[in-house]
Amino acid sequence: MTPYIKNIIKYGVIIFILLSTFKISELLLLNSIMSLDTYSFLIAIISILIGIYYSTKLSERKISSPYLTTIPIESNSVISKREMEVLLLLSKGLTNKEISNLLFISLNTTKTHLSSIYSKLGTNNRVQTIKAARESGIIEY
Amino acid sequence: MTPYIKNIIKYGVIIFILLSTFKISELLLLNSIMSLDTYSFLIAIISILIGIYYSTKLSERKISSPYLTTIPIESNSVISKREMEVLLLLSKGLTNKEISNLLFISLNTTKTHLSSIYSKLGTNNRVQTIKAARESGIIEY
DNA sequence: AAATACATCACCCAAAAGTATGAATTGAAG
DNA sequence: CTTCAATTCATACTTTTGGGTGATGTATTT
Repeated sequence: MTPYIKNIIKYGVIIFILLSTFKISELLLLNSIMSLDTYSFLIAIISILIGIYYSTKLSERKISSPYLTTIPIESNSVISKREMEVLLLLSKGLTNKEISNLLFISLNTTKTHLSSIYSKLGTNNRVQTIKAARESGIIEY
Repeated sequence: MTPYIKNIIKYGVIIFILLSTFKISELLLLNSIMSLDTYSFLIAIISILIGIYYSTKLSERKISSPYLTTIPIESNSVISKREMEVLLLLSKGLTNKEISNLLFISLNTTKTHLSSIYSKLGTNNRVQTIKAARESGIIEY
């Protein structure tokens, strides 16, 4: 099954569940099984969760931007945006765990990015990497 | 007025407005001026906005972190001759084993020197150490 | 529709780095 | 001669890092 079809089904199911929830709540409300307060509360909670979900989805790119403002990334750079963020934090002397926490990714992901950076710069430890990145102008001194 | 008081007032006003909106809507609903659908829609929209607002607030907080500040170092730190040699090789990106081989000392000795350097510069890993040493003029860039 | 790059995460394993403690030797300074 | 800092090394332990493989979801491009 293609990802496109998958998405349609996925969102279809989500919307169906949401609408069902709302309608069931409405029924319960109209039959006085549920109070208006409970009904409002339910809708509010669900809506807040939706708001949080979508804004985090949308702001995923924004979160990382501050680290990138200091140094403009060349479009033809072999280092990807995310890798550049990791690289910059690396050069500050942070541990992998600290980098992970700052970027809100798992330790494993940080390691994956680092491995990728290492292979791209032809290095095999962090100090060498920072040195190479500086000498090739990828990051500032 | 202190920012603390300001915040209390700010959030108080916001909560008041929100509660008022909800209660007015409820009144309009109960007097059949507003349909249940409109009522639900209103609550949903407001809640989604709240969700978006708070999640962006939270993601802003992620960005500003204490890790990005420069590391303060003691000015009265005295690096011995041998420690300096280790430090210089360290800054070239060599591993402890490589440093040990170059200086004809054991791995343990290199580690000891490094521990000493770390405590003198107030650091706890090699990248931080190189950074601190450069910023305090102990070694060149 | 398929290929590609990117970002994310997991698991495993091995090597390296870092921490703590103790100790022997040596050379310079008081 | 004693004291002290510097250098050397060891042992033991924990944490961090690095390497390799594979998987998933998403977005973009062809």
